[in-house]
Amino acid sequence: MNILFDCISQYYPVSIGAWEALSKVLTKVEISKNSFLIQEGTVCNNLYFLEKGCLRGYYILDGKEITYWFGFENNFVTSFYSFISRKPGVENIQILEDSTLWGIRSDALNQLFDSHRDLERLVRIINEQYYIRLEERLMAMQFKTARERYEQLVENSPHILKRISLGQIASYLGISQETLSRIRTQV
Amino acid sequence: MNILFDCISQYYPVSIGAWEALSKVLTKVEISKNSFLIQEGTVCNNLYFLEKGCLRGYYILDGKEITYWFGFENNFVTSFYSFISRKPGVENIQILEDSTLWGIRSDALNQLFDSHRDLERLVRIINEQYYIRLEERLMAMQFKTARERYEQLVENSPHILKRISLGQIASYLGISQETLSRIRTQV
DNA sequence: TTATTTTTTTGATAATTGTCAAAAGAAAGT
DNA sequence: ACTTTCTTTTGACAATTATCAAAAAAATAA
Repeated sequence: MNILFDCISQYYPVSIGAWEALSKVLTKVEISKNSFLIQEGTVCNNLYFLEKGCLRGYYILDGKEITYWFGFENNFVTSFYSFISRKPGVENIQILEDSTLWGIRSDALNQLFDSHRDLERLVRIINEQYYIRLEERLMAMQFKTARERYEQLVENSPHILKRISLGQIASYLGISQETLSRIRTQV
Repeated sequence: MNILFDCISQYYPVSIGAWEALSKVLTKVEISKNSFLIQEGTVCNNLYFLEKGCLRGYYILDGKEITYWFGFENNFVTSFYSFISRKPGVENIQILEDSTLWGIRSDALNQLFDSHRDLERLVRIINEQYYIRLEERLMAMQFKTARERYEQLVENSPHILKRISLGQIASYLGISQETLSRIRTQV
């Protein structure tokens, strides 16, 4: 749990009182490889912090799994659309390595926003940082070739290459597994 | 300005006091076609609300303009990365039709967050909604063909087709203008 | 270890999309 | 109306990437 504290402190230094209130409503989740944290068609009631392990988010398009996200240590995890809109989502979040997470329920978080304004500020700031990252990914996706997208991944996110299988990386980059395999050998 | 009030009320109903404080620090910006609201290499100090008109955001990649965003009535506008990080951005925001905006400076907004917590909540909620939209675009970009992306645009954002030139729409969809022209005739 | 399953690579081919160049069409200015 | 400029379309061709099928390699389980 201290890991979470250190992590959020980098975004915004919340008060001791706020942290204590937050700690009280956190639930530890230990979950093993290949199981699911979130499944499509359900409302996602929790926001998670990934303390240890590795996850992937994917959805199904034309019968194929499209990986749109990977989660690693110190990442926040949820089916964002579903968590915010309180409607069923289309995303699955699968555990790729045995993982430890801390979860908070949507209603508990909203109550904390009322009682501790620095927690609401924290979440606003985290949201903003995540928005920027998403924007960067969209820009890369919009007009770069498969090779450029792969090279950018090698440059910016080498940890992904070490822990994720080729097929899932290919999907994440929006290319076929065969193409990615060929790109790798030709570099 | 009432238009802005109506717009934000749909996200979160702020108190009268908060609205009054916000109103005081808003600046009206009237800006004419083909000029620039934001230019690359500069720090973007303002968040804008677009009351009337139409804008596009683009950046330069390999000497080409890549349009990544269009703004219409009731949209919030800024160079998000720059506004949040307080560093120079890579984006240009160009006026496509004579426009009326309301601007607020970054420092003024942060002061308002301290004095009016419902404004911070409002912004948190707006950010979340914008995040969801961005996520949807990324998903479309990741694994749909050019034709599918175009058809999705026709379905979801027909107003874009009416007000934006073909070349800029093609760029927004991540395809060449010639390809988009061919797709249109073959539908 | 051996067997089984999963992942990655390779080959052949087809489909999609980009690029360059030029023509046609539409819009804006005089 | 007539230029001039900007936008869109069309053609020919090249490059990129996907798809299908099978082989090779690696990981996992028995």
